[in-house]
Amino acid sequence: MTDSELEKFKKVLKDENLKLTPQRVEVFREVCNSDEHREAEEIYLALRKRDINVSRSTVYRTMDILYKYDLVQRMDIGDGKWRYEHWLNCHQHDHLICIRCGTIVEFINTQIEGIQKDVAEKFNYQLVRHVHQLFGLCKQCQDTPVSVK
Amino acid sequence: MTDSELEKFKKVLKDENLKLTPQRVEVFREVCNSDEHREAEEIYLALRKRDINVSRSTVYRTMDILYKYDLVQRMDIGDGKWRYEHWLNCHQHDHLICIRCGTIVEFINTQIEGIQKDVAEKFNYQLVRHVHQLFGLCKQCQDTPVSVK
DNA sequence: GTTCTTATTGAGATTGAATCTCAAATGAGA
DNA sequence: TCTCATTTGAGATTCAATCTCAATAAGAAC
Repeated sequence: MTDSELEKFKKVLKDENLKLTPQRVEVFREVCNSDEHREAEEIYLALRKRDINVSRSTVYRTMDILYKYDLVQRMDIGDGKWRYEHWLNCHQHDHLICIRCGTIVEFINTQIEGIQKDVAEKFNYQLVRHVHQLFGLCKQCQDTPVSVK
Repeated sequence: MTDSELEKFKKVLKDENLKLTPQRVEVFREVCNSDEHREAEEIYLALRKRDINVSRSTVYRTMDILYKYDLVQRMDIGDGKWRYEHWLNCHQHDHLICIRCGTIVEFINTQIEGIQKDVAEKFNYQLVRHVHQLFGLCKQCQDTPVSVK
C-alpha cells in the first residue's frame, strides 16, 4: 500500500463522514498488497495469519465500503462468493477463469468494449457496467490428467 | 411444450437411467412454456398457482437435471440466485439487464464470439463457456423519474 | 488533555438460496 | 404382480452475507 493509496482511502472516509479506524486501514492494506482475486473470508484469514485481529463482520463491512467508493473491484464467478481485487490503477479489464484449478487471468480488449456500446445503443440501454468472463481450461490443466481416486 | 421437446426429455431420462415422473414432466413443461428468465422459486410458485403440487426440493433437483443435460440454460446476475430459461433452439446468446426494473433482453453478436476465441487462444485457455452481461438502464427506466418516498 | 457525541466494532444471531437427510411412495423391469 | 432401486416431500442443514446490540473508540469542540 503506497502513501497515495492510503491518502485516497482517507479522503473517501473523510468525504463520507466515516471514521479512520485501524481495522479499516488494515483491511485496505491487505487488499492493496495482493494481486489475487480473493473472497472476504480469505482476506479475513490472511489478516489473522499476520496476527491482525479484525472481525469477520468488519472485513465484510469494510469490503462494502471499498467497493462502494471504487477502491476495490469485485466479481462473481457463479459460486456465490464475491472475489475482491485491488483497483488502484483502475484500468478496465475482464477475466479468464480456469474451471479446474480456479486460476484467474485478466485480459483487456478494447474492440469488445466498442461492440458492447453498439449493442447497448441498439437496444436503447444506457450502459452502466458489464460482466465478461471466459471459462475454460488453462494450459497446465489441459496437460494434467484428471486424478482418479 | 411440444411433443419433440417432451421426447427429448424422455430420451435424456432413459439414457441416464432416471425415471419419468409426473413431477419432472410438470417442471419441464413449466420451463418450456415461458420465455422468462426465472428463479427456481418462481417456477415453484408458478406450478402451485396452476394447482400442480411439486415440492421445492423436486423443483431444485429437476432444474439441476435439466441444466446438466442442456435442456435449460441458467445464468447468475450477481444476486445469488440462478435464473433459468428454456434452451430448446439452443442458439447461443448473451444478456442485457436493466439495473432498475430487472428486465432481461437477449442479444447475439457473432463478432464478440470470434474475439473471445482469439483471447482464449492468446492465453492458452481451452474455452468451454462464457458469461457476458451488459448492465444498464432500459429505455423506459431512463425516462421514468426515480420515485421519492 | 478532557469531555461528549456518534460511529464502529465484535460476537453471535439471522437470513435466504440451495443442498442434504431419510422415511414413505412410486416407476419400471422381470 | 412382484421387487427393488429411485424419487419424492418435509424439514433440517449449509454457508456466505447481513443484521443486532452492547461495549468501545474516533474525533470534534472546548
